[in-house]
Amino acid sequence: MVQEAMGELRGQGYKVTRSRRLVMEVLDKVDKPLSPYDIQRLLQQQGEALNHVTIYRTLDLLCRLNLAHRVLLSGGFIRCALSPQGGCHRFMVCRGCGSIREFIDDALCHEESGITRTLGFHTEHHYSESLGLCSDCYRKQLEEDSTYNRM
Amino acid sequence: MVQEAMGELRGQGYKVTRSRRLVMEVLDKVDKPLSPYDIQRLLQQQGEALNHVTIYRTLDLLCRLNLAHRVLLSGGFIRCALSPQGGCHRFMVCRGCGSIREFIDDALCHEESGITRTLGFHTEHHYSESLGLCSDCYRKQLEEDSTYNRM
DNA sequence: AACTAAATGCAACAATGTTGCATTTAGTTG
DNA sequence: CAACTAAATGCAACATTGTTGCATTTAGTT
Repeated sequence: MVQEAMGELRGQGYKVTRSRRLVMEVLDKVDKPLSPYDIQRLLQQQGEALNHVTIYRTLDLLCRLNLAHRVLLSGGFIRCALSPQGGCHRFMVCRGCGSIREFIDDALCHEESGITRTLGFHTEHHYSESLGLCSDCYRKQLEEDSTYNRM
Repeated sequence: MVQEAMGELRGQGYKVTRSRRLVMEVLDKVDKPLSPYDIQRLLQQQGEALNHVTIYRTLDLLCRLNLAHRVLLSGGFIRCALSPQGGCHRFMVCRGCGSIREFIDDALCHEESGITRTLGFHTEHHYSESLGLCSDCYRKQLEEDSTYNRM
């Protein structure tokens, strides 16, 4: 994943640097959205110091090259999991553990674009977040419910 | 709109204050997402001073009561246009003029929930933004294209 | 009119994000 | 491999956004 990303950088004429590799490695390792300062803190813990300005600029670049996205509901960044169709991004955001998974669905995009078209809007791409519980957290919740809420 | 919102406040046991009315009036008047500080600046222009802390707290309250939402793509707040079905919010965000319109569509929500369910995710509500051009900006763009890009 | 919990303002602070410029470095060339 | 150069980074300084505790004010009530 990181290697591919570095290749993409080089291919687009950007330099492959320690900062960019480190930022990409963190995004790759952690499946939760991370703010620029989150990334800085994580790197610091593993003894790698990066200036926050560099992290901001690196994330800008990674987003421009579609190697990362900004996740809005929680305000952090995650790595780009799927090659997006027409710039559409859809995420499942677990309110239990904070994990994020991306998914795509062409039929859904067509349907949503169709609905907005009837409202006079010309959609170029979608951004959606489904907030709820991942399977693990859902199971945990069920167990808790059956343990404590019986009456 | 503002009157209803104030009634809702009173009904829920909250006081109807100058600050709350002013914030709601601004959100009602302006159809673009506004950050807390945007709201402060707009009020200042019409000679009404509000402390930013008050605005933050007022917006928190309005969001809790579903009288406003936070729009994520641009980071601002807008008034709540529709009584949301199961907490689902969908917006059309024009990249031309920055205007925002909310819409709801039950069928779409069912479809999206169904897709995520097959991925093991239990969706509680959706948040989506369709980025593109409103009809006005789309028309303007077409005109510009035919004027300048003919070759 | 007096009362009181709620709401506001203020001050101080914390966190996040931005800009200009000097220094360093990745990738290239000889 | 050494020298070169545009690109990338770090630093400092600043701007904006968001938060907290506490004194003061005010909306709604008695």
